[in-house]
Amino acid sequence: MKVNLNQLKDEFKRYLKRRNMKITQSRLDLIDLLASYGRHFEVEELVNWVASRTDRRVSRSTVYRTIKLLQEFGAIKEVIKQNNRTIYEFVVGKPHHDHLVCVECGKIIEFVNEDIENLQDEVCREYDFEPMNHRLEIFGICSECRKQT
Amino acid sequence: MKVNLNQLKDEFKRYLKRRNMKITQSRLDLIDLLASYGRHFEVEELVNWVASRTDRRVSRSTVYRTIKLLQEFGAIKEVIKQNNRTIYEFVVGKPHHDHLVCVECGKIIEFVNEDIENLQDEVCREYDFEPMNHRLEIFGICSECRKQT
DNA sequence: ATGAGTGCAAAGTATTTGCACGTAC
DNA sequence: GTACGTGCAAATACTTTGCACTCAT
Repeated sequence: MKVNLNQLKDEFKRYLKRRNMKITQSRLDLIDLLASYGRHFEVEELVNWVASRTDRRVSRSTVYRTIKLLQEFGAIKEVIKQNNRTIYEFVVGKPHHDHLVCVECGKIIEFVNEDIENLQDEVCREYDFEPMNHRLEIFGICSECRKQT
Repeated sequence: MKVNLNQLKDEFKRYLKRRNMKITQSRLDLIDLLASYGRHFEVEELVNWVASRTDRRVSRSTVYRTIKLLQEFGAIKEVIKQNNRTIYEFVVGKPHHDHLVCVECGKIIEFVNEDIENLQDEVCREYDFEPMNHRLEIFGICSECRKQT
């Protein structure tokens, strides 16, 4: 699934306008960089990668602030919370999915299951609960790791 | 569902023996206290509660260390990871369940859904992934909070 | 021109760890 | 008696924040 980056950035600009926030180079850079990163990431990783990729310096603070902003905008999500690490994902143009996480090698496998989604909605209706987002993490051991006992 | 505390503590003692660990007063106290606490908890909360409940002092370090141990033993689980908070639950004698978390008031609603569990197992088989545990958190707004708009 | 954004260093949180002492075995 | 457990304070890791300066509007 290919994302139209320009369209995305336009939406982001409109989003910023609506909130009376400024369209800054750092914010646009980060959305570009995230779109091209194409993997799950942690903040530290992103800070370093951004430093290596661009001449422009983007401080750790700005990365944290922009990550929060992009989460509200809906472009990225916290997908895994393991120990004290938080792993994010750029979700634009991807259908909703959940994750299998290998506790041995750290591999992350994405899966889509409509039935699970539907059942969740059903549960929410039952409790008159309005869902905003959810996170399903299945921790276990992947096939490769099981082989090399 | 009533837990047989003595049986649980015996199992825990055997578990410790097997791992060549010592059966200490702090460890037994904590399992007692957790069993009687009966709510979701955070570490800080537990530390304070333990201090108010017993004459015996149990240090924050020991609480952290014992929580980790009891997780391995299987008596408690990290059920919610939100922002930088970790919420635990004493799970002995409770069937597996997942959680709805109100982002407005913090209320936690537990639900059991066998179908979701089965579908998860199916997904794992499909990816030849051996699940050890999982966590499904649905964040949203509860009915009370929606009423008082 | 004005106020929001940024970078930096400092402050917060949550959790872990080194070490001297205590206790289970 | 020996080794593991505990308490304390310090260290670590992650994230947020105050402030002076910069930049978008």
